[in-house]
Amino acid sequence: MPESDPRLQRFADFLARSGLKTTRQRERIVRAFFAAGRHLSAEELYHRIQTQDPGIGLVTVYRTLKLLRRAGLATGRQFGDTYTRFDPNPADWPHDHLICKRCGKIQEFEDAGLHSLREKVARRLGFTVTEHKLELYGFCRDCARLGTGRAARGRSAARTA
Amino acid sequence: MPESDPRLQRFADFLARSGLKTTRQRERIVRAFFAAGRHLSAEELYHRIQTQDPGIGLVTVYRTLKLLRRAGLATGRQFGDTYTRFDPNPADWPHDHLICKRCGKIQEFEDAGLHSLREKVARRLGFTVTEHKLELYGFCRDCARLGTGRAARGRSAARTA
DNA sequence: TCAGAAATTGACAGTCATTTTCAATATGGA
DNA sequence: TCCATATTGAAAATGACTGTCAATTTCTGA
Repeated sequence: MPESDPRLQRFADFLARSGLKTTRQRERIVRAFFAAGRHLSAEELYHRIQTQDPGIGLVTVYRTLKLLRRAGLATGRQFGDTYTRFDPNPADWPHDHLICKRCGKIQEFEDAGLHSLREKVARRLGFTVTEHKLELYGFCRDCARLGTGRAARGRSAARTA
Repeated sequence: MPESDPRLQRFADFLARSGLKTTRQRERIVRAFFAAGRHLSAEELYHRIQTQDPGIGLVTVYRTLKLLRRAGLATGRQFGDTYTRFDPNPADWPHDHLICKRCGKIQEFEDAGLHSLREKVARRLGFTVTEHKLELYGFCRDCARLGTGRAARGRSAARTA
């Protein structure tokens, strides 16, 4: 993990271009967000930052995440929980997600065949697709091996209907 | 549209089987829900019922929709809006959705090829899939014809990131 | 048909994630 | 450095939904 993540620069550029200001809080939040490398919720990110800089408020975390979305550096996603998780991938990388219902792991993937078939099916129905969302819920290799009979004790699992 | 929707009977059976009671409110709500034939939110369903029976409260609509889910006669879905829409299809029909960003139309479809390819891709990544969610956002035939240059003026469109 | 336990209802208050408001403060260009 | 303007944090507001509770309705079983 390089010290200077190019995304930090891209965010700085975005702020400058938009007439917004670079602040200590934004620096910290954005840095922590990219360093996490996972799909965090605003609250989770807030807690991580708290340990380093207790002065930063949850509200500012929400506001900065919104800026990251506008900058195309994050995407908000809802995986059946009640809150939004933020995906630190460039908004223009159209990938899909596998979510383990037991350990909560979120794995990203991209499959060209799946993508083109999807387009084809939509076109057949007269639809022009601009965005898509595919989430596959189930069990990752490790959790499947442990057996799925017992109720998951990780995060809230099996929230489907 | 036949007068006696078999789903009404299935719901009555569910209530009896669960030791629950058939009430005027539940009758009205369930009837209006199936009659709508669209993905309604609790609020939308509530408004429809208001015109016929102003005595029924929003809370009761929420509670009855929850019962419909338990009965396997409805599924809660979130299409990027802030609220839940209810899908009046049997819970065991695994279908996908096309959502028009301009007119808000939600079209359902099922494609076996897409389904099996999805399974295959997941399996290759070591994942055992139990549920999935695929939503394709874009423009339906009619709206695409009208041109997508202008901002949609239908319902809140383009809520993606 | 009637009684009465148990379920149901509607109004209202409570939750939970997120947003808005607003006075105090920090930033960055002139 | 000055200062208009953006930003912050705290608290209140929001919006969707759920819990509480007294009053009412339903469905037995006598």
